[in-house]
Amino acid sequence: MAKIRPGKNGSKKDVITQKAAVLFKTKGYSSASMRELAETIGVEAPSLYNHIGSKSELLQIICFKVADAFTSHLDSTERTGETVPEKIEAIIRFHIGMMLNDFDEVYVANHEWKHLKEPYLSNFLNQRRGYEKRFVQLVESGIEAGELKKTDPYVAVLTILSAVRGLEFWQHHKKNISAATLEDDMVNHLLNGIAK
Amino acid sequence: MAKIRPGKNGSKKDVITQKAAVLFKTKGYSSASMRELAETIGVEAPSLYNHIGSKSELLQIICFKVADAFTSHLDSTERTGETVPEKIEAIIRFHIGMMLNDFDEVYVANHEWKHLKEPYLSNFLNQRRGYEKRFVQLVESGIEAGELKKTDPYVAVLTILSAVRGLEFWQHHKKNISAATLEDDMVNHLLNGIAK
DNA sequence: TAGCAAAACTAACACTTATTAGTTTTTTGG
DNA sequence: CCAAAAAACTAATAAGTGTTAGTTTTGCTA
Repeated sequence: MAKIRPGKNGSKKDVITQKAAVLFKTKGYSSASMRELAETIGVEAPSLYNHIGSKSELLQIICFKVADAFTSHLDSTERTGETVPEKIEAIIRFHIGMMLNDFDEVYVANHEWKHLKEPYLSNFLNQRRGYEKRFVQLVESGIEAGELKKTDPYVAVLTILSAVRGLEFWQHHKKNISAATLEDDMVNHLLNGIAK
Repeated sequence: MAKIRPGKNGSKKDVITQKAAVLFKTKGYSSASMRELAETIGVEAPSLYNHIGSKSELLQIICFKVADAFTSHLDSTERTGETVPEKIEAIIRFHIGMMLNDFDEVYVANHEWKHLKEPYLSNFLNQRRGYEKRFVQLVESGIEAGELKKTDPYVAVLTILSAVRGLEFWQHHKKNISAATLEDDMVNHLLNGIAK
């Protein structure tokens, strides 16, 4: 009866995907059922299959949308003439922005990717490893140029990526901290530390 | 036929719980089946119920074992006469140590807690919120004492906890980075930054 | 307004799930 | 070595899973 109404910008498939992201985030991919997803849309489960191929396709779309966004941002950052610390700052700010604006998708990509099916699982992991590797190379070049302290570049990248990824549990503190404060203080912490 | 053999230190229930942690980590709580858990132990699924109450009890045990370990470490850290930066360093090192030594359990506690049933879910979240709150207070006192830079204490705690939590994906780089390097560099990064 | 395509519906299938009941085997202790 | 307790087994249940088939309704366009 109820018809899937496409948002002003987006097909019906996009609407389903977005609702799926919220549901996968809340319940986890495995615990989220197609019947439940259909219910949040106001439709019976089999009707979804007029628009999508399978449940796991929804996960693929979400994960690769996020992965592609980060990859293409890194592409353009690498091409700027900024110093390494400036580039790192830009990357951190982009991660934080993604976390704040596309929280559902980013959360799902970070937490539910293991339920991707082959060959998507391998593709996703390769893409992520490639991203990390390029980030490590960026840090290495900054150390060589004397713009960064001598430290293990892997650990530095690990620390930065982990810190921004953890923003998911900032959602609970939204009332206490503004997005601007969060972004500035975290950038500062990760670049300059907190010890006096 | 095959009997559950208790490890030298631990009941049969402990053996099951430990294997469950590995399985929950690998497949996720919802995707992990009792049949599969039983198989890794070498027994039929219903036999497990001679030792445990339910699948979700296993998750409870794992999550609260981890939560209690962190809480009680914070208890003792608060009572030392160290400076605030020293206390923070101790906390970071404890987190890293837990990640390296009890990886399976910590991973599950961090990723699968949402599948806890009430009232355990609320208890767990309350315990975690309490931990964060006490950590924030510690940072606040360090700022007041002039031992830390003036920064938002929530953001600082968020950054530190997120960074150490992300150590889960260091497992893939084990060959490249020693545990000692990792620990020292991360502590240094989080306290002093990487920018020159 | 007739007809066609899109998209909804109901019914069903083939599986998997955690868990219980009832029974048999194994281990333990006197 | 025998009895009691512990722990394994098989069989079964009730609920829930993603998905397909077949049919009916809806909505656009000619």
